[in-house]
Amino acid sequence: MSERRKPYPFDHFEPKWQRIWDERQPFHAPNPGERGFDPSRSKFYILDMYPYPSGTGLHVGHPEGYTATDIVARYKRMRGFNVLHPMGWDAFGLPAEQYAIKTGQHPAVTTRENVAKFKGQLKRIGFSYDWQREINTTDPRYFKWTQWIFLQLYKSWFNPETQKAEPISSYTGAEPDDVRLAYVADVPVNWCPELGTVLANEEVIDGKSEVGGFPVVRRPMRQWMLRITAFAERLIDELDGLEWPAGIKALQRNWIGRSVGAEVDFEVAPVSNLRGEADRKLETCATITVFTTRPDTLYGATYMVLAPEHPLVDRITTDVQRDAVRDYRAAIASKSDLERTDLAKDKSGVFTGAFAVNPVNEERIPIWVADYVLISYGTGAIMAVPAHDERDLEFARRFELPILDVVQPPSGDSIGFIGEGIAINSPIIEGLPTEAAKEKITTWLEERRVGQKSIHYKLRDWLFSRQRYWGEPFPIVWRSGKHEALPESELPVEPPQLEDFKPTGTGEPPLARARDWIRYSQGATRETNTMPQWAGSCWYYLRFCDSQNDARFVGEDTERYWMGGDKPGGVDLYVGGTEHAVLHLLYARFWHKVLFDLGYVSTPEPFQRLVNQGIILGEDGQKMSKSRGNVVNPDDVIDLYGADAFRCYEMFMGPLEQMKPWSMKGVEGVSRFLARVWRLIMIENQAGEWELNPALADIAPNKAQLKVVHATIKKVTEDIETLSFNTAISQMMVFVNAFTTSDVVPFAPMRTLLVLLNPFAPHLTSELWETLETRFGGARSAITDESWPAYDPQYLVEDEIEIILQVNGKVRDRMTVASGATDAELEGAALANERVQQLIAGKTVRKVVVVPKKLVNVVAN
RNA sequence: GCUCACGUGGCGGAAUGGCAGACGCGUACGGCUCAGGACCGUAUGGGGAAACCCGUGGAGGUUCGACUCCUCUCGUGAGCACCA
Repeated sequence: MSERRKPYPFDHFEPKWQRIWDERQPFHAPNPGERGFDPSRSKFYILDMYPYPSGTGLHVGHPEGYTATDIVARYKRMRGFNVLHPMGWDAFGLPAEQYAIKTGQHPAVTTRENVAKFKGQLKRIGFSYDWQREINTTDPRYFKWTQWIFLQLYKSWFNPETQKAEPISSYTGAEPDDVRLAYVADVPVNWCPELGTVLANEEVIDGKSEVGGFPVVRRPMRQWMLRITAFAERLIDELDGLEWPAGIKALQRNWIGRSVGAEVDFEVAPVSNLRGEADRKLETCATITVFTTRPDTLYGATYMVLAPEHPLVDRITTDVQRDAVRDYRAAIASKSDLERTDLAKDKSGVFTGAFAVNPVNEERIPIWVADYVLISYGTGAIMAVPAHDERDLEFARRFELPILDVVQPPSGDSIGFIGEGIAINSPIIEGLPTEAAKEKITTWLEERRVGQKSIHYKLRDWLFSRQRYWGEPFPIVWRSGKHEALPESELPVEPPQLEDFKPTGTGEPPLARARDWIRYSQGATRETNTMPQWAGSCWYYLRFCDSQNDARFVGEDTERYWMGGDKPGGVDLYVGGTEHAVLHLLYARFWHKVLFDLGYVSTPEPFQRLVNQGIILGEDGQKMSKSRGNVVNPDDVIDLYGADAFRCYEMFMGPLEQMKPWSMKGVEGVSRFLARVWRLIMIENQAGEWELNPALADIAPNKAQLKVVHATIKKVTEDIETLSFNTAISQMMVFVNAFTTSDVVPFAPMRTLLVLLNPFAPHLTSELWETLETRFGGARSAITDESWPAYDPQYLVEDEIEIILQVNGKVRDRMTVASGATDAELEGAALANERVQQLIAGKTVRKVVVVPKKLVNVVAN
């Protein structure tokens, strides 16, 4: 098979320009204080979600967002911004560790190889990253500061008065360990036996591990936690000012799950006279607090339910019911999360024998235990209002409990109505609409000290420790059963060398095998858990500002310049996939707020504008996967069509945020376009060599050409600002189509085209620019030093414009008029039009709508 | 079940409430070629010989005018999922 003929010699000039960029470093952004820094230039920080360097290399999905940001970065540089556009590696993680377990090769080695592969692939696409700022989360110079930030969390607490993180020294209570933002707790965790580690809630999907899909069970363990719940309210409220997709904001709000309602105290009734147990009485009386978002339905509470794990269950259960309750709890405990949360299953539960007293009417209502109430949400106990809650209704019908309606719907049946209506059968709030009823009864409860307004969140504290080798060790030692922070001078804490990276299987981390490493001093041993993979990505965007700084996690002035600014500040544009909507993006915001409160960063939010790129599907319209065999490798595409065609096709496919299928035919089409650009300027001679097109001439473009030039400047500029790259490319195609037919090609418009196209196809335009500069003289500067062109509106106005003629809203004809025609002239001309005359003959003209420069609509009947 | 997003030619897609289908792919015909899976040109939503009619998932509505705004409905995709 003979080698496919290249439509233009990209295989020659693409590597050439990549080499030049490596040598000359035109994309290095100087920091304040650094040589070449120009304080008059505004900053623009444009960030990609850095990849995990897996063994399989890039697929075409990665470069989609990367190409979009690269176009904006190159464009913004030409607009005179000091552009921060960095790249790095999120390199801690399970695959490298599991590969190490299989082969014995140290994860650091695997990581180094994978990073080299990824970097080579990214360079082949011609991205304009400032590689001097490259970071790697597994580099001790990097994770030293990850550990340092952890120490700041450890040494802080959330002051509810100020609603801020503060140094632990401002805490005046007895036990600082109870309030630290990083704390140790014995908690029921998501234990994955297969992976040998615990997982965060966010990493568990349908009772299985997100990575690998292995079963996950509940198990109590001592773990490090981060108090993200303290920031729940700010994490919700401060979403408002961010330019993020509404869907991502909604996902975060939903994940944080704010519910406003009331806590209500129910006294447990003494159990004398119950089923002949005349002598039996509770030694102490108990109070059960429930949380409800519908305090207005308090009169409809006909029973109460405790979660099986609720601590009061044992105390209130009567002797008669004791065996039944014990059996039920045992049965529940043996179930997996998956089985417990199966919505399809019937409701189950058991009566405790005890009764609670409803504070509004002194009614005694039975207390049940059922697994449809979760210990982890609210107070782990509910008042059941079967008339107005689906789940309670199902349970009440199953166990024949009373159902009392207390909300009158606007229409229809009140039983089973869960919306807002008018309170009925509720003396204190009778006749009030739901909102007013809630307020009044809450006040009533507060006055009698049996309840209060309350807000609950679904968000749980962040389980921050993992039983893995390939992660950041904690800068913590244990002495006499108590944890203490290592001094900052001892950072970084590097992981020990190990032969065996396997999980121990007992829940003890692999680091526990390193006997010497663990012994920190006489009487003190190191923490053996490691941090989760998210740790490094919680602050990497800050490190990019100052990646070589060994004295501070980021220099103060540098942070203020890149992350501050007069506008909202932070990262100006952040592009990545939706898969990080509630994980990385929530964790990073949390860390950032802590650092902000402690005075280390200048903005309360890290990412001002967020854009999600859509998934690229295989040619078959299916999700790309090895098993389907529809994976497209960028290297193969670049071999055939070149990096510029690859970049342009990725952008031409459709809107950035949309899911769309790959098409090799489409790449070919874009490649043809780039070849036409090449042949506008170059021509192949008899010997098959490319030389300057003799049709190129230093002549003035005609009026039509000028119009297309300026229309293209306008369109491409606006489209890059709105990230509508597909239509920007369309317009440049229109430009090229307008010039390919001309016998003489004016030189100036070609220069403009090359600049406009440069962010999209940097190699081709650099090469052609160099050729033109050589031939037509000038300063022989690189195209990357050019300024972005401005359009002149005077070339866009037309002397004559075409006006659409409509009769009753349907297009019937068109006419050409002088662009300065008045509305009255347009109306007159339209009514005089022959077609219009025909169509309105015998009818009465009711109205004539004139849209200046666009159309005239004659309404007649 | 709930929340969100999206439904436009054979395909990817384009359209500040104002000519639906830009641009590209594909297809057809022609040119150039020893040749073409290269390149150049022309055509290309459907129906119809034509006048013309019909067309943006479906049904209503607002409007002189709706792919665009509103209501309902169907379908596809994503996320959440007993959160009281």
